[in-house]
Amino acid sequence: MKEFKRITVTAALPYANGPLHIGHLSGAYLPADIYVKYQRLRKRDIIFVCGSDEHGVAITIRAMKENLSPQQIVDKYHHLLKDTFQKMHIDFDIYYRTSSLLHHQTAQEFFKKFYDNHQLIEKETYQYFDTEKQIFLADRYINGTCPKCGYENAYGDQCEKCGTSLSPDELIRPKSALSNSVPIKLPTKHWYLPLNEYQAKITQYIDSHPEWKNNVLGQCRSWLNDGLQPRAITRDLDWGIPVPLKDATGKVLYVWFDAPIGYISATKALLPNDWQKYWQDPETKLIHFIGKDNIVFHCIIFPIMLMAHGDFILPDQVPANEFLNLEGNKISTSRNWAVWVHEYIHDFPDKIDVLRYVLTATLPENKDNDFTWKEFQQRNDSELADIYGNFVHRVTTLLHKYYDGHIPDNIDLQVIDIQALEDCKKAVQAMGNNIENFRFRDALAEMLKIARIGNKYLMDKEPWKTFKTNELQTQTTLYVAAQITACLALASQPFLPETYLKLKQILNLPDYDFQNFWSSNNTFEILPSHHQIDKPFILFEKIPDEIIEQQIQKLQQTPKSHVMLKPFKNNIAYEDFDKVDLRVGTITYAVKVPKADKLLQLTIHDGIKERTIVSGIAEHFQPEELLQKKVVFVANLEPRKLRGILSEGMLLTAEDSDGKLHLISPFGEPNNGSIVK
RNA sequence: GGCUGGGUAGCUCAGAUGGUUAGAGCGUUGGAUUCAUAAUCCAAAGGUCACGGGUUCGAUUCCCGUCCCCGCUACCA
Repeated sequence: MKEFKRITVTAALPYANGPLHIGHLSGAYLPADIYVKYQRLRKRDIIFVCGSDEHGVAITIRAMKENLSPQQIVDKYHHLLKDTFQKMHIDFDIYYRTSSLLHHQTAQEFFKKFYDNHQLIEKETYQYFDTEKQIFLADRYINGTCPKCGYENAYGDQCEKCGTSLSPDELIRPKSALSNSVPIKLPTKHWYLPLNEYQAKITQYIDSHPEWKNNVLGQCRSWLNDGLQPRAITRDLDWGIPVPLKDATGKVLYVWFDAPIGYISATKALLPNDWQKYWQDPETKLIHFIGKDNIVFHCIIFPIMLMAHGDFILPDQVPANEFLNLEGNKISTSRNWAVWVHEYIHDFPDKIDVLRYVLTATLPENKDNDFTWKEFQQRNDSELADIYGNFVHRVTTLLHKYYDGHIPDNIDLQVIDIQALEDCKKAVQAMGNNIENFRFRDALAEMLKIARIGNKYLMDKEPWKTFKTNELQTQTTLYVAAQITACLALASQPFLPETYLKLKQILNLPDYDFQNFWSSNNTFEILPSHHQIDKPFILFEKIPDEIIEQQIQKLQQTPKSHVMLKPFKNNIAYEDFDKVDLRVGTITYAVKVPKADKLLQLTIHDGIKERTIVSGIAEHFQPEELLQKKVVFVANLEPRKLRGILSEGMLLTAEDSDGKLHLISPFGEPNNGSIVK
């Protein structure tokens, strides 16, 4: 394996439109932090950069919702995120932000370099502009007549009827899907990064990393097999980084383009004079910690940007985790199904390490994993309190009881004593190997194993018995037990930073540099004979059932009390409402639409005849259970083809806060065709 | 529907480039022990390794097909 001089570690930039939840921690930040803490202890030259991702449409939408400016939104969440990371002891060397001037300059330099070297495709197109909404329309938001088959409701990018790929320009009689107004054509210029030109190089690059995780390689190959396409790197928007060209007012860099450059900007801010060697020296190892949703950006698109630029090294590892579920369901911000980290910190201010421990023990390294409060309690109680905390407590108590808190002599070392120390050493080494190979769960298990070794050792040697019969052996036993405890303390540093500090106090650990603890093969002596330790105290309290119950209840109640209801729409005239013809009908036939997950094709008797309605409810209802059900539908909606089937109307449904759909049906038995108003 | 990844003990997960008795932790049961936060230690029970075919002397591991779960994507008037 290649030896590197230094390491650059990035963790995915969190999006500054909401707080952090435990899924974020377990996806990227916690494993990254453990890795970095470990490497720092090994005295490796390493930097750890991150920051808030503050651009993009979602920010502007959030701003409108909260009635604040985009800048106010990102300020608010940037500080919350930064504070949360700090309290969880995720120790970035810098936590930066993409709204900073330096980042704007860095991203613009990237663009400018591509532009000046003619690496971008420049397309001035006349794009449709909705004068009513004052916005350029994405292809999808333009409807019109298909030039091939004459179908009247083709989209700007594709005709659903004949399946042809289209561009909006080909449409006859286009109209805006947002306002139904006729859009006018305005010239707009955009720049594209021709990803396709790098297909061969990026394929070669991916192939040169067979050591990457399966999920990462799979996603990449899937993308490469489909063939890469040029990708627009600019947008018409007013929140973002201005395109650094004269004739580009009102244009910003697309957020996917600027965000990963944020890693570089952050490094520049951290090391203004020295940043290059962390990004441009081939002897630097670049590692991106991310969640599985970010794979292609970090393995294909960003590397292409770096390749295209030419001065940069490429990522050497991209350890992407799968997702963490919560109590059996997906974590969802919109449904508020999440454990918010800042709330956890508020509820459990002295249990930061417990969350770090439990999340590390259940990292979704190879497949999705589930976080439950019960497991949280159980791991705290039986692993941290019983195995880890209690071991430390019994050793320190024995030392005080028998030797007034002094480490005794070790003049009677037997095979069993040496073996225990050797086993600890092995565990430490295995821990290091696992961390180097991004296996953090296994690494954590090795750490706990040290406490297990200690517990077993005490049981085997029974110093409470030998104290009365064999003074020399008791001394040796407690000497060895003290070393094991100190070993456990040092090994805990990457995982449990607060616990380490507590142990440091209890054991009165000197400010000695323990670097050789990680590397040497010798049996170690951390606490010399006659060393004085401090009084012990409880490291991990058990968590009572009530506390766990409270958290579970809080979780189950919040979706109902905290649902973000959409604001009500503006008032409309009665005449406008009256235009909608709502009727009662009976479902007489229902079948799944082939090759579509969400669509059901329904036949509805509307009182006069039968009509076909295609509805996106397949995930919520079985076709059979709908038969003979009375429903309410919109009878005068412009017919439209969906998946090649003409849909004449629309079923009314109510979507609850869980995203579940409920059909609207009449109370009573009105006959088909009855008017609903 | 297309494309990744996954489906291994009650639970959470490892693992095998195909080969004698498939592993860990938790949980359960039995025993030992008392220095310690009723903590600890030992032992046992528990698995047709999703299902059906194929290749092979031999497959849970490779190939094909089917079913199920997460994600991306298309379709949700």
